[in-house]
Formats: sequence, structure tokens, C-alpha cells
Amino acid sequence: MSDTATETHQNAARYDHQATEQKWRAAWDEHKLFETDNDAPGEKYYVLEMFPYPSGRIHMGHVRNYAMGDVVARYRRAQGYNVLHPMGWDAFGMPAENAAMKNKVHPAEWTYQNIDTMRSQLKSMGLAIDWSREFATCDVEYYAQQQALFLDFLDKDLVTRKSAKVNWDPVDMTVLANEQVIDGKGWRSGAEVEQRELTQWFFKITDYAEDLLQSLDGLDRWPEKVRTMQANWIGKSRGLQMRFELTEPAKGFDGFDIYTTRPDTLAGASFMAIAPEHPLAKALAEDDAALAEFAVEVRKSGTSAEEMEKAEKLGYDTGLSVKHPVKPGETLPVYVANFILMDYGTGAIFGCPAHDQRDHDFARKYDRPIIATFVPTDHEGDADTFVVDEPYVPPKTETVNWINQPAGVATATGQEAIDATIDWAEQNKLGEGQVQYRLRDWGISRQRYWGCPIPVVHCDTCGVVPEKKENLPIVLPDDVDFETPGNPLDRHPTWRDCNCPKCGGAAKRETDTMDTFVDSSWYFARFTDPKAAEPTTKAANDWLAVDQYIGGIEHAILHLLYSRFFARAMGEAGHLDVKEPFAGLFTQGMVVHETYCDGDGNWIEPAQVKIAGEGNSRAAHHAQSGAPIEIGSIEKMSKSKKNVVDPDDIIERFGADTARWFMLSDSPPERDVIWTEAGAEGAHRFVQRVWRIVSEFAANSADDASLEGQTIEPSKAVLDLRRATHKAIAGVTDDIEKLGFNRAVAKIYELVNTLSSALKADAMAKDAGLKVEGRASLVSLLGLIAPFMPHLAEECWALLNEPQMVAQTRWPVYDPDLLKEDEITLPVQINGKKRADLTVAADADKATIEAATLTLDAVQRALDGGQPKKLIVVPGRIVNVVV
RNA sequence: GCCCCUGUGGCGGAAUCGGUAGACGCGACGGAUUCAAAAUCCGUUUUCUUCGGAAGUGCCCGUUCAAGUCGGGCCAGGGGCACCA
Repeated sequence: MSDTATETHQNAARYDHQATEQKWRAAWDEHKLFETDNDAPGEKYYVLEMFPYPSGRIHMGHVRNYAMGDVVARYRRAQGYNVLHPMGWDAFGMPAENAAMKNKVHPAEWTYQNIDTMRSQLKSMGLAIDWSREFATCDVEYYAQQQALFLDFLDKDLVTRKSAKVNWDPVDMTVLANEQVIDGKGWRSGAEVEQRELTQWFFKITDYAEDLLQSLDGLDRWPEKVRTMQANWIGKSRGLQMRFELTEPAKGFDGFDIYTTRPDTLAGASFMAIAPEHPLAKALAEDDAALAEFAVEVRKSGTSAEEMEKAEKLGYDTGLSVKHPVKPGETLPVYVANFILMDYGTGAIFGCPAHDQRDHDFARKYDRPIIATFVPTDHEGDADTFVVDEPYVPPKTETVNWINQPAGVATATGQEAIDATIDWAEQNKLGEGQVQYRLRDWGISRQRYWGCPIPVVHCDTCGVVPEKKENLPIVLPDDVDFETPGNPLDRHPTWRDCNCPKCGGAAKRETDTMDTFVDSSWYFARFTDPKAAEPTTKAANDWLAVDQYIGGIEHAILHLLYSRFFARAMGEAGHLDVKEPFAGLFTQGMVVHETYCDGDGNWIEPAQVKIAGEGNSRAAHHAQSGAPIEIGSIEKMSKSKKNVVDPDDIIERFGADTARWFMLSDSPPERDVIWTEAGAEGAHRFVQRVWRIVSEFAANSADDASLEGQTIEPSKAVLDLRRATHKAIAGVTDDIEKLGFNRAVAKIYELVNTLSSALKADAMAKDAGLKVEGRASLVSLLGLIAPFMPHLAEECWALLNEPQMVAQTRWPVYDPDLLKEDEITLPVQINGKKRADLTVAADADKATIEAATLTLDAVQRALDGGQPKKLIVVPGRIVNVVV
């Protein structure tokens, strides 16, 4: 009997997260607290986390991502902003088709089932999300609008259809993205990927290259790293395009253009090289079987990074030669070379072995002369021979001594010299300055079923014809089969058949669908009015840009660059007035975990591992068998390494608040966080601790309604508590503003520690003021905690009988006057090392502090009767005595 | 090869403007409570120390009254881009 009673008592004294969390989620839902009205008062704030791909279940990375966004959303709400915080699904893509092929389940069914699962998982996190705006990109209502956008882009000449080289998987019979080609093989089929020339649809992102680059400067709330990566990706370079004349015309060519960023090395040219795909090379190959074979051979060898690195520089001497543009009478041989890319510049170069590593390698192999055009300023001796062993490639800023330069070429320093050479070339009609970008147009055609159909029609009479807007949406057919590899739309008996929108005759639909990156390039705009009959409405201009966007660094280039392009294109098509979609961007780190491996090299799940010891002496063994287990490196959670922790398990065992709290503690949000069982338990202990402090306080102060309205002279304990509380409010507010969640967490811990020792039952019994102040302090604490652990905050709020819910109340405010101390302790340094403390009034002037400093024992000892050489007093900070 | 980031206790990290290095958490150790345990509470926890102190933020040098923080040169780890002419 007594055992049962004790047990019941203990259970009652613990916070029951399962029942409590559900209760408060229901309460928020009932009040429709997080549904956002586009026309609600208050300054707008749009917080968005990158929407998930519905792969099956959420993982810890999602928990971290959405916990961060939720802190921001709840914090801004509490500050009185009209907050938009929506959620949706990036739902098209290959995994659904792979599942269809493997498990004979329709991609739509598989996708929507996953969405249902993941939605309920996300809801169990207690996120302050407006679920009424939810959509999936595979919803007809969404992709219908995307098709409308496509037609508008087409109308504005932002889309083009052209032939391009793509990765073709001959087994799966589809184009693969570069990321899906691993070591030259298809990631799914394992087949050798071929380069195929196919006619594809492209978005003309290169039209915006300069704008996309320039505007990066204005994105001051983006990580520097992401801006740099985008700038590098766009890859702007300024150089010289110039024509080289053939000594004798060949196959109708009398010369060809080259592009160089180092025209200052022109005098050092010793050969010419063109890409195997260059029109001249192709023309020559018609009559030259050996050259044709050479071209095929070089392109057969892999395109992977490693292979490239090892690949030898290979050239084929065409027998042709060109006139040297700055050395009259001299000629240069023309090679077809494997290291020249048709994609960049003009697909042709002049080789300058003295100042370029690749050209140097080539020249040594094919025995071409090495002619320097400049040498280091400190070089002594024979200028012409110093680059024999390796090329000299100085930074553009380095001063050099010029040699072998033709008359009339400016020989200034670095970039100036390059610009001057371009001017010189232009004046002498040798060529002209050119800006080149590395950025390529965005190929969006995919030979896939599970994507947004491209709304165009192929008519024998009229050619490629855009579908009429009134015929949209072009809906994906349901009855498709995945038994045969390739695109089911191609094989569908009737779907392709249609009438030409122009002539009305029989025609065929485009069977390519759009890259899924198109879907995610404008979803943030759609959230502002998700049910509108047009892609966007006025609401998009009202809400955008997204004030705070949060997601993984892996999207630094693709998704974020495409979205920036889309905002511009949508502007051109009259759908949006905001050029930059994301005003603030934050890229969070991954969730990582130790890996465990048994003696046979099998990965072991964390749940089956027991660990003993600490530091270097940590040892692991199998929980059941006791077999020794090797503790491996800490890596990103992945199914293949079995180092995953399922959010569902954690939420069930510890509650959503614990999971959220742990994800935001300890590690700075931009860095990786290591998941540990101990850390999760620690977070859970804190949840219990807060609840216990509040319940005990509530129990102790229940009978003190009489204190209301009474004026009590505050004791020192009361004042200290008040000051600590206001300091915490100031600190946490500042930290959340800067997304320093880990620092905010630490400050909340400090306040809880202070409260825990201040609000002891006996102290409160002696000091009635503590009860009044304690309540005020706890109310502030709950306000601070609410964005992080919303369920716990509501439960404690109710325990204190506070009106309404925390989620309906304002962010706590602090009184700056209370942050000031009456007395402060200054560190006293002697020769820069701290040797003593000095307690003075906070407003003490320099003279007072100086006098007090000289009386300190440590200072007297150091002075040994003498005078300090120097006495530095920084009021409010430090004192330094120099002896 | 080019570009970028990061190095602080046993561990994650804090130090926001050049001004007390190690906040806060985890782990560990000691104690209280308990028949016992869990839970909880109270301590200790950078290193060395002759208990007075001394040293200390990857390494070396510099600027400064004062450097984790600024400058120069290294070392180590991580990331991005890459035959881009």
C-alpha cells in the first residue's frame, strides 16, 4: 500500500510530457493561433524554413531546422509582428518513381502517404505553423500555376529550346543531373553514363548573370560564404577575345577566335589549341580519320575530378598554323587538345607555356618553346631561361619586370597591365575586351514522369507551340506503368495525343517534365496566397522578401541561385515586384552522431551499443552479445551507417520540448551538432527542473493573494532577482535577434539557476517580497522559454494561473536602468596580468579609482615603495598598473 | 592548383568594442537525502604549485599599458570550386 502511494506521489511530481504536449497543441489549434491573416495589423515578418522532400519520415536535421525557425516565428509573434510561417512539400522527384518501380506503388500514392506521416510528425513538434496554407508541389493546383508561369516566361523570351550535351543513363533511359553521376556511372543503374546531345528546354539564367552577381553585395544578411560560392559559380572574368589568322585557309576557315584573361602573356604564345568539338576541329575531322578518332578517344576518358587530375595533356597536330599577331613573320602550330573546353570562352586558346601550368605541361610534351613575357622583379640573370622548370604565374597584383613585349604595349602592374593590353589590342584592331561568365543556362528538361509537365505541343505543321493558358493544367495521367525503364509519358497510349493550339491539327505533347528545382524556385511566393487563381497576387509583394530563411548549406548555389533568378523572371512576367526573395538567410549545420562498428565491419545502431569510461578510455560493447564494438568517427546521420536517431522515439521518450531544446543548446546553430544520449537526458532534466520550480512556487504562494497591491520595501534578495531577470531578458532578446540560440539557452540556464536558489521555501517564508518578485520573474522566464519549449511554457503558465496562454502574450520587456549595478568590481592588472580586484561605486571617477588602486596590498607590494610608471584606468572596465 | 572557414579544459562551447579566459551545458569526482536505489539538492572540476603563487586560447614573430580578439609568417583539420584559358 505505502509503496503504491509513494510511487503515485513520485509520478505526480514529474512532468508528464506526453499528455501535456498534446493538450496544448490542441489548445493552440482550437484558437487558430498560428493561422495568419494577410491583412492583419502589425508589421509583417515572413519566416521560412526550406520545405522538406517527403521521403518517408522526418529526421533530426528537420527537427533542428524547424526548431530554429519556430523560435524565430514565436519570438516575432510575441513582439507583435504579423508573422507568416508556412509549411509545404517539395514533392516531385525521382525517389517516388524509384519506389514505384521497386514496390509497384504509384508515385502519387507513395508521396501523399509520406506527406501524411511527416505532417503528423512535424505537428508533434508543436510548431507555430499556419497549416491552412500547406500545399505540395505535386498538387495539380500548384503545378498548374507553374505551367502558367512557364508560358509567361516563354512569352517574355526567358525560355529557350536548344541542343545541349547531357548525362544519359542508357539503362534507365533518362537524363541524369550531374549530382546523380558517380564516377561516370548512373547512381541507380550503375550503367556507364553517356554524353548525349539532346534538345532541351532552358531557362535563360545567363541573361541575369551580371545582376545576380552585382546584387549579392546587397544581401548583407546572407552568410559571406554563400555569397562567395554564388559569385564563384557565376564566375565573371574580363579578358580579351581576339582573332588569329590561319596562314592558309582550311575547310572554309580563314582563322578563329580565342579568349584569354591574360592578354599580357600574348608575346609568350608558342602554340594554339582548340577543343575537339570546335567547328574547325569537326570540319578537319571530316577528312582526317586519325583526328576523328582522337576526338572520340579524348572524350571517352572519364570526366570525374580524379580522372581529370591524372589525365595527361594530349594534343593532335592539325598541320595548320596561324600568324603570330604581335611577332610579324612568326607562325604558331594549331593543335586539337583534350584540355580545351568548348563550353568556355570560344573553345580555343593560345598556349603560353611560360605562364600557365597546363600550357607548360603541353609544351614540354610536344616540345614547344617557352617564352616569358615577364619575370619577378628580384630575378637576376638570364630572363629567358628562368621558367624552364615550372611556369611563373604571379598574382595579378604583383609587380613584375616585363620582357619580350611588343612595342606599344603598356607594361604597368598587374590588372592594369591586362587592361592596358586589352586597350592596346582594341586600338590595333586585334581583338576586343570581353566579359565571360562561367554560369550556364539552366536545363530544366527531365525525361521523367513524376514532375511538372512542360506545357508545349509539337505539331508537324507549326513546330513547337506553347499550350493555350485556357487549356491548363496539363495534368499528369494516373494510369502509367513503371515496368519498362524510361519515361512512362512517352509510352502512354493516349496522353501524348492532342490538338495543336495554333492550327487545330493532330499534335503530340512534350513528354519531358520540369526539373524539381523549378518547383522549389517560387513556392515561397505561393505561400502568400496559396489558393489564388493566378501564380501570385498582391499578397506576394506585401509579404516578400522572406525576412528569415533557414536551411542547409547544401543549397548554397542551386536552389538559392535559381530562386533569385525566378524572382527576377517573375518580375519580368509581371508576377512579382521583389527582386531578391530572401532578405535574411541562415544556413544551419548538420546533426551528426558517432558511428559504431563491430569486428566484422558491420555498422551497429546506437541503441544496441553500451559505452563505458570517458575520454580516450571510452570503450563500447554490444548491449546484448557483449561483443566489443569500435567507436568510429562522428558523421552525418545516415541510414547506411546506421547512426540515426528517430525523432519519433525521442519525442515519445522525452517530449518535443526536450528534442527542440537539445537541438538548440550547446552548438552554435551554423555548426554541426553532435547528438548524444547524455545531452538529450540533460535537456530533459532541465524540462523537469523548470516544471518543478514553477509547481513548487505555485504551491508555496497559493495562499498569498493578500500580498496583491501591497507595497513592500524590496530586500536585497528581491533586487538581485529583479536585476538578474532583466539582465536575462536583455541577453536572450539580443541573442535571438542574432540567431545565437545556444547563447540564449545558456542565459536561460543562468536565470533558472538564480531562481532556483532565490525561491527556496524558507527564504520566501521570511521575505514576502520574494513571492511577488518571484512570480514576476517566473512569468518573464516563461516568456523567454516559450519560443524554445512552447508546451512546457504553457503548462507552467497555467500552473501560475496567468491569464490566457503564453503564445498569446507579449515578449517580456526589460528596464535598462535595472541593468546598472550600484557597485562594481574592477579587475586590477599589474603589467597586464590580473593581480587583484577593486570594488568601487559604479559611477566612481578616474581619480577615485586611481587612489583606491594604490592602496591595494598587491599593488603596494609590486610598487615596493616606488611610483607606477603608468596607471591606466578604463572606468567600468579595468585598471592596469605599469611598474 | 585557386578560394573560404575553423583551431580555447576530458567533451560541446562562452568571452558582442582590444580590457577578469573557460559563462552555460555534458561528463567525472566528493558529500547530503534514502534500508537501498532512482530522482533531487550542495560542493569540486584548465594545468602546475613549495599553497605565496606561476603558466595557459595550434606554433613563431610583431603592434599595444593590455591580444583568444589586431598584423605578418607557419602548422593542422574541414569545406567549396576546378583542365574556366
